[in-house]
Order: sequence, then structure tokens, then C-alpha cells
Amino acid sequence: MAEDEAGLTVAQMTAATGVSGHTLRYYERAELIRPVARNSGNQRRYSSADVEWLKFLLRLRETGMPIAQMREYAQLRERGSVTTEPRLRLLEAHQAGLRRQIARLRAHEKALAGKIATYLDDLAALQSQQEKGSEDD
Amino acid sequence: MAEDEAGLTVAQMTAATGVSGHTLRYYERAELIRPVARNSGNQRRYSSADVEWLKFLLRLRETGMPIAQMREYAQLRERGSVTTEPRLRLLEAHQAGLRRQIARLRAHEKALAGKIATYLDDLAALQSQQEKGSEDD
DNA sequence: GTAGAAGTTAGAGTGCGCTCTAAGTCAAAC
DNA sequence: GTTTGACTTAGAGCGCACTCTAACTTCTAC
Repeated sequence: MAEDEAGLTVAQMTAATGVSGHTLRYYERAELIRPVARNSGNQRRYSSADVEWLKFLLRLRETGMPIAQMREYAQLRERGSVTTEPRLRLLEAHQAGLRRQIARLRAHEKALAGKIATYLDDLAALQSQQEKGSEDD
Repeated sequence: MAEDEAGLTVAQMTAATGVSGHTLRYYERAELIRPVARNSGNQRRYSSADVEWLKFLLRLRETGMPIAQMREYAQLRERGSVTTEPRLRLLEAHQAGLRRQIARLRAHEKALAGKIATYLDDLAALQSQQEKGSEDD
């Protein structure tokens, strides 16, 4: 008995998602991922549904959602379609936060662009001074 | 001797920037802020230049710059106008990263909006089923 | 001049999200 | 059948950015 109960190994999951084996197991302990199917040798075999779910989690993570809230969402999901509404509300709240975050970052980017512009002016001034000083070197 | 060497107290600095006294002292230890002027009783008095610098640091922080890199920038700044060029390069690199971050977040926001739309469809379907089931309650 | 708020220091503690260790089991190639 | 390497577990450790503690001093208001 060996390569039974088809599905992705931990290493294949890492290749597919960029998430390390350590972190995959951590997410399972943290209840972000339901207990994964095992082969006859007790090794994890991830389904394509597991891959999709993890990719969704990564989206939430990259947009700053804390583990605790991802777990909350995961637990609602486990309870099926009766929790559709609270899950929707959770996502809508997250979306609103995300939009605020994007707006803030855009404002910061604009301010940074302004600062960079004054630096470029400063540099131009410094360089024209240097040219004056070394006109006949 | 008391209210000499005018400037903002720690509490006033907190009011002006939202940064706690503990964190202000931490930033000084971390060399993000140069040793602040003291009054005759050894208490900190922040100048308006200190306020501006801190606000700039907060911008960098909010855009995800780590403390170590902020310190690097601060140390270049301490060395005066000879470091204008490296500081400019640092800011330009940060701006490029920030733009990538904004683009990523916008893509995530779009995907999230799609997910929310399918949830809304699911909910509408569930609700019309419920209506059917309870037509003559 | 005295109470209470606000400041000082060095250093310990916290929360988050991993990340690694140790000791062992299992699988595939030779 | 043995080596090599991926896998398993429970639990310890880490890096970051604070955040707080304890013991003490100073300032402000009365």
C-alpha cells in the first residue's frame, strides 16, 4: 500500500500555493482548514477543493484579515448554507475595510510622490552647484 | 524652574500624532527619532520639526516599511545633504513597492466583489425557496 | 507644601503569524 | 533490506512592533 487515496501531497500543495508544509499544518491546527484526508500511511492528501479554499484564505490573508477572523469564516462555512448570510456580512465588512485601506495607501503614495519630487529638485540644485564649483578643474 | 525650553510634552505629542508615550520613547531608542530636547527637569520637549518628522515616519509605517529601513533612512538624514541621493533611491524603491501593493489589493478587492456577488445570488435563491415552502403558513 | 498627574529609566512581557526542532514513521529507489 | 528523503506529532522558539512594569522624579494645582 502506498500512493492510494489520490490528491496532492504536502510538497505538491507547497508547489501549488507557496505555503510551506509547516504553515499548512499550522493552518489545520488553527482550524482554518478542516482535517485533511489521509492516505493509508497517515499522510495528508489535499483535494482540489482544498487548494481552492486555501487560495481564498490567502486572498483574505494578503488583504490583512487576522487568523481569528478567517477561522470564524471557516467555521461558518462548515455549517453549510444556513450561514450564508453571516458569511456575506463578514465579507462585505472586510471589503469595506479593504477599500478604506486602498484609499489610504493611494493618499500615502501621492504624498510620497510629492516628497520624491522635492528631492529631485534638491538634487538638481546640488548638482548645478557642484558644476559651478568645479568649472575649471 | 519649570515650563522652560518650549515645545510639546509627550502627552501633547500623543494628542498631535496618536502615538503613545511608550511608543515615542521606543522610537527614540530605535533611532528613528534623534534624541529629543529636554527641559531643565530632563523631560522631553518636542519641536514642530519633530512633529513633522514623526508624521512622515507614520506615513512610511502605514505603507508597510519596517523599522529597520526607517532607521536607515533616519541615519542618512542625520548626515545631511550629502545623502540626498541614497535617500531618494530609498524612497523611490519604497514607492515602487507601494504601487505594487496597491495593485495587488485592487485585484483582491475585485475578486472579493465577485465572491460577494455570488453570495448575493445564493441568498436570493435560498430566500425564494423559503417563500415557496411557507406559502400557506 | 502636598497630592496627584505626568514624566523618567531599564528591562520584561505580549500577540501575532509563523518557523523550527526532535524523535520518530513511511515510501521509493537501488 | 537499506539508504534517502518526505512525511508525522507535540511543542518550543522567533522576529516584529510594540506595550507594560516597577521604582523613581518632576510638574501642576490647590
